[in-house]
Amino acid sequence: MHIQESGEMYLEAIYVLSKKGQVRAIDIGEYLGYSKPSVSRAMGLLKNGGYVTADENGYLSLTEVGLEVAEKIFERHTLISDFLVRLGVAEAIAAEDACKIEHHISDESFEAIKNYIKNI
Amino acid sequence: MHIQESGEMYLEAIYVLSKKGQVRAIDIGEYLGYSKPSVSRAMGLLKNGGYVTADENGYLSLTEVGLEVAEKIFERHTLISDFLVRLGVAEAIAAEDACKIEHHISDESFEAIKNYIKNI
DNA sequence: ATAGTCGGTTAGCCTAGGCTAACTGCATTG
DNA sequence: CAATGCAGTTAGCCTAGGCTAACCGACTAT
Repeated sequence: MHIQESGEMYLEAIYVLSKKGQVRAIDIGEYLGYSKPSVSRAMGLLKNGGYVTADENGYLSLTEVGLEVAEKIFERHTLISDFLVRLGVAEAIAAEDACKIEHHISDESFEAIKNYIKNI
Repeated sequence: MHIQESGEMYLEAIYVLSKKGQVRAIDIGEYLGYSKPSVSRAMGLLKNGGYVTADENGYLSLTEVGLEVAEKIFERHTLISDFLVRLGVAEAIAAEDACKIEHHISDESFEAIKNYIKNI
């Protein structure tokens, strides 16, 4: 199973929400603005793909692989967002753009931006 | 009709190919790596939306609105690509990334990058 | 104990946007 | 003049990924 853009979003959401406590499917729906069934199906696919597990109470966790993906995307998100802010873009817009770009940028370009920021 | 990401790609393709002569649907398919029916349907939608016209021989042209969109996307493409190259990314990868990012970046972020490049 | 609420799932719909197969119409060519 | 080839279209399939409606099972509160 190859992870798609929407899968990355869900994993990132779980990752972010996990920092503040236990995560249920409904929390993800709320966070991303998606309906319950959409989240339910996505979780099914992600569990199936070995990215997510749920305990007997429905609390969700990332597997090692899932965590890897989530961290990668999250790092992209924060770095791209910071980068745009540094170029003068408003926080909210930078975050919004980062949210889309994070799924499309290559490792090479990401590393290049990372490097650029480091050398300022 | 609100133009989607794929619509932007088609318009950009017509724009680019127009510089080298007349453009037929089949040329677009070749250029983008899409099948004839995919292009045919897309052209139908774009004609319908007032972005594209075709003459009696099937040669395609952008309308004023279509040209506007195409120019905007093309400018994004070249600038983002150049920008990534400037950061040390290989040409081919920069072009590939630009191709995806160009459809997702906001005007604000784009202007910020444009500005950044100008002031080097 | 019965009723409501809440979280999750199932079924099924819709759009975007690819695809192949097959048809049409024109134009060239043996 | 028939056959071939090419461009475009039509019909219909498929996946991704949203959605609503409706149902289930567990807790809670009257």
